[in-house]
Amino acid sequence: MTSEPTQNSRTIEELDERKAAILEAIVTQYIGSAQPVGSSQVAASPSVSVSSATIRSEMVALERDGYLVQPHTSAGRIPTDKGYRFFVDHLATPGQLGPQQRQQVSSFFTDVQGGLEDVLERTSSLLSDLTSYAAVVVGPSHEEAGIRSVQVVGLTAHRALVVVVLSDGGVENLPIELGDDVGDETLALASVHLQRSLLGSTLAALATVPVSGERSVDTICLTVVSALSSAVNAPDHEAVYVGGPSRLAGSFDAIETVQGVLTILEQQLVVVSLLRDVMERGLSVAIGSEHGYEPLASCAVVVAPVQVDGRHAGAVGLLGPTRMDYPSAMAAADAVGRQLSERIEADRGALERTRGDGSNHG
Amino acid sequence: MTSEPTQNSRTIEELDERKAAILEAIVTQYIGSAQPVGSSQVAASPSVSVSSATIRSEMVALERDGYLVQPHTSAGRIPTDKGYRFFVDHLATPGQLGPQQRQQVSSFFTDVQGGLEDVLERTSSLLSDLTSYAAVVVGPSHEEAGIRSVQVVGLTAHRALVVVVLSDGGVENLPIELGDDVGDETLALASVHLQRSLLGSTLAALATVPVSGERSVDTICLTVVSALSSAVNAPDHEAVYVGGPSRLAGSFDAIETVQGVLTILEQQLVVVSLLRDVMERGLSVAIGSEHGYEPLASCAVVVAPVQVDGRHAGAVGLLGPTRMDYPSAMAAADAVGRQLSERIEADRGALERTRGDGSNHG
DNA sequence: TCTCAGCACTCAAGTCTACCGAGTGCCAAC
DNA sequence: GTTGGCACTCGGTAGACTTGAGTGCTGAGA
Repeated sequence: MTSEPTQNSRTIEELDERKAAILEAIVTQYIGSAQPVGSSQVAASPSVSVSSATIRSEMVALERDGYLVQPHTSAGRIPTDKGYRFFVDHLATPGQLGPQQRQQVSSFFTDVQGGLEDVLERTSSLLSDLTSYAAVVVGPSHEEAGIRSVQVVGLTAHRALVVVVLSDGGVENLPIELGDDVGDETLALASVHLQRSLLGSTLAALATVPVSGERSVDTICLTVVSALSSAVNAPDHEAVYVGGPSRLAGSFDAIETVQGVLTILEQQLVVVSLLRDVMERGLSVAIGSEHGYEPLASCAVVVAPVQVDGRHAGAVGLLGPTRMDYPSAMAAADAVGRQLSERIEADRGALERTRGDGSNHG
Repeated sequence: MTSEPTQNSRTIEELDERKAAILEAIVTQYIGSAQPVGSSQVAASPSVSVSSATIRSEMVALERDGYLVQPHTSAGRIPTDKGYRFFVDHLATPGQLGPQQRQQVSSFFTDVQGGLEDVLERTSSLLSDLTSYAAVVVGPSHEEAGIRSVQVVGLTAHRALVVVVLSDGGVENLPIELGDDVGDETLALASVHLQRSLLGSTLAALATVPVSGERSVDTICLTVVSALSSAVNAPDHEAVYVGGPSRLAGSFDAIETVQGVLTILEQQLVVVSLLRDVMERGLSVAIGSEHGYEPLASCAVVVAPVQVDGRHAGAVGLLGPTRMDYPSAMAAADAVGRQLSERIEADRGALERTRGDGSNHG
């Protein structure tokens, strides 16, 4: 009834219209109540207009085909991962943010201040607040951003800090060991030399630093370049911001599940690859065991890309139970990902228009 | 039997020797088993050599005085916050790290690399791994650290990033809005001017920046200084690193408790003030409701200071159930806090010896 | 052939009972 | 003051019973 003819023609490939309507009613009600849904509850749904007996026989077929399970005889049905998948792919209406949510997002992005890291951190909180699920934000890998500034600042006689400012507003800082006792003047010279050589190149493709003539300066430059490239290639280089992990405690009733999921979230590397895996498979939702991480078998992940100039520049994600509210979650992730993309893109775009690649700087 | 005479003379002020021994046995066993402890179990303890009947009558007194409670008749006793407090103050033996733990700590601090933020982050994981409790690390407030470098890097025509490197290895970066379209040359001039003026002063007491003569430079300097001071005075300025929050899930059986504690940990400001409150009262342990945070009523907090040159420079803490293993937790927090202090102190000490306050730089 | 009301059946969850056992408080004896 | 003995309390477990939600099946009607 509620489905348009065009949608029917798509869904009919796998399930006939009535089965799809029944599945939709079950998923929707189960998401809302967390209780197994019985045939009479489905019959009460306005989108289904057959008797509960007919629904029961359809449910038997849906269970046989793997869309539903019964926790036990004399209980209602629960969707399987496959059931959720069909719901997400064919049945869920696109989902819109409510007006006050939209307001919340837009005022967030107009008000938020601070460096890129701060913005990403707060974005994860925003996304979690919007949806009541745990949120994950993976920032743009700085490899693609242009280098705006390089500076070597002495900390002790043998240690210095390399500070690199990138065109996307990110800041990388990493300490280096200096072989000899190096004076501030030499460090300043090295900073200037590095700045001149590396400005405008990216961390991923560092320009070669020409020989300066001064031996101690060249030593420092070599150290800096190798430190930078190894830091960029380190596996845990990409920063992950987790928002609202406490929401997980409300999403599951088994405390072991909560602990398992929290443990996963502590491993930044795993989170990054999870999101990347999902996106590389062209999905925006991974349900239950669709991603290969067993501790997350009772979780669903909703991902939205962050894109800058059409290129992948990170992701925002939501982590909740498989019975999560997919339409809302997808809408929220989508909106936030889009706005975050715009925010980063606007900065970079303005940069490239007004400052070029920075090669006229020195 | 196991208590030395000197300890007895201290404990006798509140509880006689036998009561203290009984309380100690109950606390120790309850920490281990999480089950109410009965009189016969206490009688089995080697440090108590009276019959269970005698122990029972002592337990009645201990309960009357508020050291113990009984969950219900016909159950054993559980320590109250007051009971834990007496245990911590008078009974707990100082506690030593095991040899492999000590090894773990020292190899961590010799191996750890990265900027200050990275070190603090990883320290929180270390502390959590050592103890199986959630750990908290509050870094040195950068207010006291000397400024090693100030730089203004243009991002777009109207936005720039101020990057300040501090003598303790910390890096502050915050974006500023530029009123007019400012060229890179002006920003470079402003950087030099700021650097010359602010080097060696602290974020808390920013030196005044003299007028440079160039109007646009002065405008930028004013913006930078006001942005810096407002950022430093912002309430959420101090960074908190939480390690092993998933351990909380194993520490409590009620999922609501876990959620409440996790929610607290998400509020950096609350965590900072909690640790500060505890330390300002001269405590290293706050048990149950001793700190005023209701959601943490079933938690105990163990704190150890991070001190640089005898001054407070942050804290490390552990958060666990009130029935946590206080001796181990205190030993771990103490050791890690001490080593972290040394680490930061060594850097700064070397700095002050070899580079002075930096005023000869420019 | 599809639909559906009716019906017998299943089974989780709640209630009631009985029982066990850990642990207590009390008391009389030492 | 200490202790063994003893009656008592009460949470937890197990079993019997009831309830009710929900099912699968079947036969009649469209």
